[in-house]
Parts: sequence; C-alpha cells; structure tokens
Amino acid sequence: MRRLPSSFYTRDTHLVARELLGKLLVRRWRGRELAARILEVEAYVGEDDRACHASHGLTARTKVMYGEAGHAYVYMIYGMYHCLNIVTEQANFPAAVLIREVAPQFATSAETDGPGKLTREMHITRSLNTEYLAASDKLWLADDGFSVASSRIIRTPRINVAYAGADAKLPWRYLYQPKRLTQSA
DNA sequence: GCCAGGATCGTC
DNA sequence: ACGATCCTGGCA
Repeated sequence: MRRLPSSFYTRDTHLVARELLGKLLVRRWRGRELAARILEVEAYVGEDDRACHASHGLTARTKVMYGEAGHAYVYMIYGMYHCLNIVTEQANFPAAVLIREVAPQFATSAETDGPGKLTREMHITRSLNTEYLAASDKLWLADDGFSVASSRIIRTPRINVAYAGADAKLPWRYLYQPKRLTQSA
C-alpha cells in the first residue's frame, strides 16, 4: 500500500478527481487506522468557477486552496457538518476535489454516502484543515493497487450548487460504479 | 457589527 | 419540503 506523493496532487483537478476514485482515504484516529475507498468526488476549479469557494478570491477560508497541492481543505457547512477536500494544481491556482462518498474498510454501523456523513464517521473535522496528506500521520491517501475501469466512471453535474448559475450544469462530479446496474425493461 | 446564505442531513 | 445550527463573506 503506497501513500500518494505530492506530485499526484499537483496536476489538473479533473485528472486528480478521476484518479482519486478507488484510492484509499486513511485516517489515523486513537491508535487505529480507518481506511475507506473513494467512490464519489467533485472538482472545484479556480476563481472562474462560480461554484468554487475561491470564486470570491483569496480569503481566510480559501487561503489553503491557494497553497501547495496535497493539503486538506476542511470546512464546516450548515453549522454541523464538515466537508473534506483535497487541494490540487499549482500554488496560487485555487482548486480542490471534494470527497463525497466512500466505502469504509473498517467496522462501522453508520452510512458514509455523503460528504458530511463520511467526515463524521472518520472523525475528520476542521482540526485537520491544512493537513499535508503527503506527510501527515493523521490523514493521507494511499494506492493499494485497486483498479478502476474507466467504463465504470460516470460524470454528472455537481450537487447543491444551483447558486453557481451556468456552472451548476458542468459535469464535474465523478462517480465510480463498482456494481453493474440492474437492467430495466 | 450585522445579516443572509450555505459543496448537508434527517425528519416531516 | 423544511428545520437545525454556526461559520463565512459582504456590506455598513
């Protein structure tokens, strides 16, 4: 199992998003390693993307997106949930990939099919904002050799970004469909 | 300072 | 379809 190096993140955000599907998200928490396979992500790319938090420029919150790729961008949403993003691209170009759904590889009774649920189950909070995934002992990503066929990757518009106008229609959500869908007559 | 709104989720 | 709940950004 190989930890993803910083060079993995310093690339086109859509490429990183696709390649994050099937990778393992690992959280070391209270002496245990909680691993989960990434199933669904969304790309947020630059100040021109009206759905991206950086669309209003550099602020205290978005500063991490302007920094070096491979850092975690964790923010609180609706006063009670956290969302985990991975910063991508060159420094000074604000972009990130939102992790939306994972398949836990650890024992858990709760669902993890949503960005707020997975952070809750994996104990990911704003204390991990700006964490450097290429070197952290608390949060990182790994490649265990699991292969994702490109034919199993689906693109759709991003979720809950109606405020972004025309950018809400961009197919920047990537889903890995490990199971064959039931055929309909 | 103040206030509107949000990359969500659970319940009605 | 709506409320919870608090951080963020924009404006005064």
